[in-house]
Amino acid sequence: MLKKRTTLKDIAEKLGVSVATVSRALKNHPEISQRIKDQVALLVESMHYRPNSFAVHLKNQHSNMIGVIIPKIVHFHSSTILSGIIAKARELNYQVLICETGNDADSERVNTSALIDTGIDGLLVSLSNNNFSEDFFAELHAEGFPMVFFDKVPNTIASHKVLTNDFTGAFIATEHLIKNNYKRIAHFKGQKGARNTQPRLNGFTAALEKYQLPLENKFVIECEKCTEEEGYNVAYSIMQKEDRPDAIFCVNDEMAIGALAALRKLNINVPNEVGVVGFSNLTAGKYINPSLSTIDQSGVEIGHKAAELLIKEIQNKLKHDSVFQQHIIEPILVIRESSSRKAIS
Amino acid sequence: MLKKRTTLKDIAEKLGVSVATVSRALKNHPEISQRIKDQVALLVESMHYRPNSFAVHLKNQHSNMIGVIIPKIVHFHSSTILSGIIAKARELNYQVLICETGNDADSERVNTSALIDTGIDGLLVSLSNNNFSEDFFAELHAEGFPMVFFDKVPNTIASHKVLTNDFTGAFIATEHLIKNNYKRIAHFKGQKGARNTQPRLNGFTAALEKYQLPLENKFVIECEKCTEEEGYNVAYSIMQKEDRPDAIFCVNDEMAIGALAALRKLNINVPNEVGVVGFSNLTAGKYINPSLSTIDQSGVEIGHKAAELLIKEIQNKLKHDSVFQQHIIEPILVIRESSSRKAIS
DNA sequence: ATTTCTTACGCAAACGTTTACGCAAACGAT
DNA sequence: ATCGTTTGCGTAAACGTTTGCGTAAGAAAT
Repeated sequence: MLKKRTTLKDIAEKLGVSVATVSRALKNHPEISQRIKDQVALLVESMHYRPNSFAVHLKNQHSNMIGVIIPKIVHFHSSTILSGIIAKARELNYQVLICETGNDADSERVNTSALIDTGIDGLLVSLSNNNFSEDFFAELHAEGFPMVFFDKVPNTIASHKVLTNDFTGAFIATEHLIKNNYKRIAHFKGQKGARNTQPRLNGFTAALEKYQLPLENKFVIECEKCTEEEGYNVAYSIMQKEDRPDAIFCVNDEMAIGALAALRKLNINVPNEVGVVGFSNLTAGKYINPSLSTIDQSGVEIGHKAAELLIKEIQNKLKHDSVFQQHIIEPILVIRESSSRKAIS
Repeated sequence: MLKKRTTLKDIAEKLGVSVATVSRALKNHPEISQRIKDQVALLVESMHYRPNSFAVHLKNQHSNMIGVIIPKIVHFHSSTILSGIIAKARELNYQVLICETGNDADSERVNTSALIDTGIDGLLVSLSNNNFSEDFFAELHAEGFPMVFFDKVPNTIASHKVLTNDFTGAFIATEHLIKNNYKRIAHFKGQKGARNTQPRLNGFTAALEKYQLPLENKFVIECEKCTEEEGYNVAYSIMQKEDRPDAIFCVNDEMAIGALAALRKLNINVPNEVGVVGFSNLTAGKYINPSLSTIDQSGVEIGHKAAELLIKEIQNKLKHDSVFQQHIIEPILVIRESSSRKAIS
């Protein structure tokens, strides 16, 4: 049987003082004598007193817990962010409640409500790809509930946000290909609805523009599911055309990995004939052959920043209506074999 | 500003009845008239009443929250388990608090204490590889605190446990190699301290025994860090010896992937000359070339079972001292290219 | 000796629920 | 008219803290 926890009352009775005195002694209140403080300290130790957090929270009207809404945790990037969130939260003495929504708007709503019912002080949200729930979150946000969006952030809500700079990520990836003397670069573009499709496309075209390469429409291929399989198929098909590209910048690593498989199948040498760069630094990219150049998003940093921002907002609610912060984490280029053709220069 | 939440008192005042009546109306208590129940229901809706969980928990002495202690979430297997835990917990109306310990015993203790202080009803624990904290958890368990160990479980504590059958996993992996006519099978064994080293070794030897193949000591190689790099090095060295194996069963996928790289470097054909099987089904294994045969542990199932068991234990504490359940999840063989040599038969 | 100040503590309300118990009103039975 | 039942609701204590206010005892000032 679980013996019941000792309370302030237990200590007070043992010491022949009031509960209030014990409470104050614990907080090192100036109006309590050192003698009592010492005695309390001793009993706290020997009786293993731990404050009952529900009572404390009920009294103080906050819980030191924050919630996280995330579409899918079984992704390298997601779990890295989570890890960052948890670490920073612990550091600031907060606990983290996590809900996985599986890209389902209903689940987002239900889970968020459940989370709020348990009494979290604030919410960290990464949206699903559809935007059926943006209104829901917008309303919550408008009510003044402390929240920070991260990674997959809404366009329509003015709020704190932490995200990677998809534009520069795509830009440096493309620029890297250009500097390695690839000239006919294709882009396997993301899904229509996905939140990072457009900025990555923009970064891609901006890089072409900067180096005065033409943007060819047939080389920008809109994809449906952005899976490895689709990457394979798309690459397999485009590479058999007469007028084929000499490099591919993919919206994600899955497609890039699929593309590499297709190129292998077609006996096209990577990186000498064709270069490939992905996005998001999947673990697999390091292991495949040739290893995959990609863009790393530093999920840990996103997690840290997001948690830090949220907790700051919680701790001085005053500034909720003030300026919203946007933290843009700059991604970095990870150069591996798939794009390392010698530059001519 | 966050408007304060409506309480039972607010509703009671508006209705001119007592708080107790409102509380009972909400619980559909038989001694409350239908008229009041209806009125309460209406106000609950219009005033957006949500019970204050701290008050409820303070009163009821439980929180419907469980904690998870896990060494590292940024692993495919770990995050899959987490996902399973969270899903099952939500289904059973529990929230999940997660702490990551980074294989550090101190962190295990500190985080566990913090978790318990926040008032969780029970704990799901995956241990770090060292066993410096087993005593700590043993004590907690002895006090009757509801807990279930999963994945990395202690040897010295009699308790509920959910884990994969490492023995049969290793056995079927080895058997698969044998049936594909590999005869001189090496095993890249896990670290000395790691919890699954021994059972996997046992499964390996048992398979050899069953098919009456000799167990050669020089083919069982104890590894230090079990990284991709070490897999590469170990394979590179053993494969240049006169008396080399014709297959490798690795304690994990990282090493297997490293081994594949070494074999490629040495121009040894996989699977025709040498077969390779890993363990734990990393995502990368599907993408590399040749793709890696491996053992899949179904993390989701582990998570489901662990959460289910814990919550069952929480809900009828009576049976804490009764028989402890061990759920052994049977892993499955994932056959890919790295081991698919035609059987001679 | 009386007043004023400090020091050190207790009392009690409050946070929002839940629940054992009490009790008035209405009703039927005698 | 009296008594017992039922129906329907209120009172109050309890969960473990925190905190504004009050106050007794002693010290210091007059």
